Amino acid sequence: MKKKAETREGPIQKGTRRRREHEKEELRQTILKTAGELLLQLGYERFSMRQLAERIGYSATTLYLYFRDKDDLLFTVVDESFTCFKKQLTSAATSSDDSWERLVALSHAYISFGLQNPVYYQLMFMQRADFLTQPNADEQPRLEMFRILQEAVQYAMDAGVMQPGNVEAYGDILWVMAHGIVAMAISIPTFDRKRIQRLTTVLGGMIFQAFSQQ
Amino acid sequence: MKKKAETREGPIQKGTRRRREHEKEELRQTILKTAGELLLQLGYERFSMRQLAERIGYSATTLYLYFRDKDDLLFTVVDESFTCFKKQLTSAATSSDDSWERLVALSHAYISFGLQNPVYYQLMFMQRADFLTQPNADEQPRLEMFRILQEAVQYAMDAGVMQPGNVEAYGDILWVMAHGIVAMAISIPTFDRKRIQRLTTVLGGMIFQAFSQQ
Amino acid sequence: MKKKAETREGPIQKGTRRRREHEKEELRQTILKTAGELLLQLGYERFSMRQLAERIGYSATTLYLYFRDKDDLLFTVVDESFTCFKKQLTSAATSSDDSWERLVALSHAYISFGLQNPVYYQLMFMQRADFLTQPNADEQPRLEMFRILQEAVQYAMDAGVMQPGNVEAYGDILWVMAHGIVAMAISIPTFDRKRIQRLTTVLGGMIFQAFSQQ
Amino acid sequence: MKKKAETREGPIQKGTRRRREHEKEELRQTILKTAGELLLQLGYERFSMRQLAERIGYSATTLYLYFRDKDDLLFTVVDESFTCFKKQLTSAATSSDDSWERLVALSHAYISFGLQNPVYYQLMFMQRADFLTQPNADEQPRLEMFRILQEAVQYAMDAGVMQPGNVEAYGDILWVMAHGIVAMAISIPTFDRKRIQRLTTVLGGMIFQAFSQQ
DNA sequence: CATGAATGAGTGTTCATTCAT
DNA sequence: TATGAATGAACACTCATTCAT
Repeated sequence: MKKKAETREGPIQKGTRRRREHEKEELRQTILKTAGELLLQLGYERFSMRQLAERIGYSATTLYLYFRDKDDLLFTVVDESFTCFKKQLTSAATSSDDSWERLVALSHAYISFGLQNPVYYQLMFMQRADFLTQPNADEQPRLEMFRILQEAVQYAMDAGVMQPGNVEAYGDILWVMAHGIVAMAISIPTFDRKRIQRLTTVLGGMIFQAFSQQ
Repeated sequence: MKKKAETREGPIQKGTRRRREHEKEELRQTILKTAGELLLQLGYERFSMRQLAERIGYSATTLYLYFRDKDDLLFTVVDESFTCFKKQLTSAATSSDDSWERLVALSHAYISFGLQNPVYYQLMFMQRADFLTQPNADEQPRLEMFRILQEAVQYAMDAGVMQPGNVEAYGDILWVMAHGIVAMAISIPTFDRKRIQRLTTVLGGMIFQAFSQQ
Repeated sequence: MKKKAETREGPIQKGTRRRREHEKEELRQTILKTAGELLLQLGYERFSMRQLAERIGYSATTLYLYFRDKDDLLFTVVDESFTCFKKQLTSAATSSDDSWERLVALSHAYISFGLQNPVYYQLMFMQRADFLTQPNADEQPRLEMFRILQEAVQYAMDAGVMQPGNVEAYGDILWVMAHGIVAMAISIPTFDRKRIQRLTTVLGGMIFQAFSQQ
Repeated sequence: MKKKAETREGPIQKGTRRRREHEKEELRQTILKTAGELLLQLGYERFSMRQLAERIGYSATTLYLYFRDKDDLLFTVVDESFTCFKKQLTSAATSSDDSWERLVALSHAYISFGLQNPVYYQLMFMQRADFLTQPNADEQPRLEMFRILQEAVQYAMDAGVMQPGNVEAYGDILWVMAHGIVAMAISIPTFDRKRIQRLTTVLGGMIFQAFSQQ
């Protein structure tokens, strides 16, 4: 019924294969996207393969054609989050030539990502922090991306805006602060936006003074 | 002190009862302790009542003689942790009359507790942060204890060591930093003691400067 | 402390024993009464020994000093219900010298009991109908009590109000109808009082005609 | 009739699929049938999914591939019973043009069903009477089917065989009697076939007289 | 008389995963 | 490629009951 008249096989097969790969990739993306939605709705602890399968309208078995197991799928989700996170940080890190503004933008980008994607942030840095040390698709340990912070610090030191010193430690400080803010916003119910706003305002001034101290 | 042999019957029955209560309390503590171990080994998500029961060598049913349900048990674990945590913070908060040293001691106590009890700290502030808003045995919201930080800040301001300003914001800053450090130490494998040491050293200096700024 | 000065032991012991037996009987009655309440609240299926024990403020073990097991307790509850039921039927059966009125009173008493004590009625005749064939405290099969019906029928026949015939069958008919009404009132949600009222009115007339047929 | 060999591939796949569906339906029926047996043996209250699974030789999980949960399974049992019951009643209601015979046939069918399927009857009208108000597959409240009774009554009235009157009340009377007989046959051990036979014979005469009274 | 401690058996249900097709 | 069928293992929790004291 569906057999079209085909004479030359070569190119058509190629096309077919390409189409198939395309479709395959498409479904893979659908799975990932839906997994993300489900994670948002149910949270990490309630997220289940069966529900995911049901939601995309495929059998549960099919998921295992695209991902080795649940962890593999989650890892990929986390990986995409990291890609997105890194992109936002990179973008912020190049948003200004002024080194201080760059640091501010970076911090802001970090915290914004966390506040806007608490579920993913939790997955990335809290619930599945074990993924952090596994190399991602590019065979790069994911933590490598935090060199961005250090580079911004270095840039500020080079510009004389920040007093020279231990670059790594300064990077860590920024990181710790940003993580602390996000983590508390996620966990502590009373830590609302207003409180964070107040905190960051004061903190920004402090850091500015501390960093620019000559 | 306890006046033995008041009447003929008294001591024996009393002793027996006391011993029983002691044994009961002992088993209760064993459960809690073992729960801590199991949480450490399996992580919060895999922790189960059955495994806990098996590990202490009692039937699963027995656990329910000591705790209403799983949440009750976990709540108790968290509650005890909070009691301990509060004690350590309070102790640190009164360790010195010098307001700066007091702040340092407080921060140090906070971070130390987190580093030494990562499992409990996680439970308290990350995995079961929902317990935070439930009143504890003293009917006090648990977050109340962080007034200690604010009081230390206020003390420093009163002493003129810290420039006057928003007490709550400053308290939050200390809290966020401490939490950030602990949370990262827990989650990020590469965040080892040496790195934390380096970080806190630099951070301490920074804060000192920032706070004492006139 | 509590030892009163007692010289003559005999009579006092007797008194003590009697008092003890009295207390024992009292607790037994408390258990039964509370069991009844609990049954009313939870229904037969959810009724549990533990909850009963907790409600009367005694340990679960204590229940087993008064009743062999759960079935024994329930049997006793049912037995009391039967006693009560029988009393009401007997009372109705002797309420009038007019044989027709007697039958009406009997039917009414039966149905009233069922509608007012649905939980017990269910237990007696539906959920634990297996108790029916076990002899009660008087070693009488419980079903014996339904001779009351037959006697009323016989009485009506003797009086010439009812045409002579199979006494047992007529008794059964009354019984079946009463049971049918109660059972449906209990089970069928739409079978409300109004509907029963309408039904019994028509039915009463029919039976009267059928019975008094010359 | 079903046109074999439409194309080369079709029949094989179709056949396979059909066979599978057949097997699936078969297992489903096995589950339902075995559930009935188990209900018979253990009674409704002791009936458990696990035992059912074991009895059919499948894992407990498998049951949940065929039924959402325990209630869904039981509901299906009840639903099928209702379908069967309704069919038998409908069949009886159309078995004769004579209105009296029709009523007799209906009553007989009702009682026969109850006596032959006590387990299902109990489930339908006693233990899970809560299902009665839930719409079945046809979205019809199940109690709707008892219009059959009323229609037969109406038919008899129209034919002048029965004196005109409250159709609903007369329908209810028939229903209550039939239910009373079945319920007692189920619950009361001494209520055997012979006794029911005797009862119905007398009752039939009575009703005939009562109904046909002019 | 009464109890505190304890338990084995059981419940319904969900999960990630696999195997044959 | 996709799936339908199936499963073992686990979960939290409740029950009636017993034993030593």
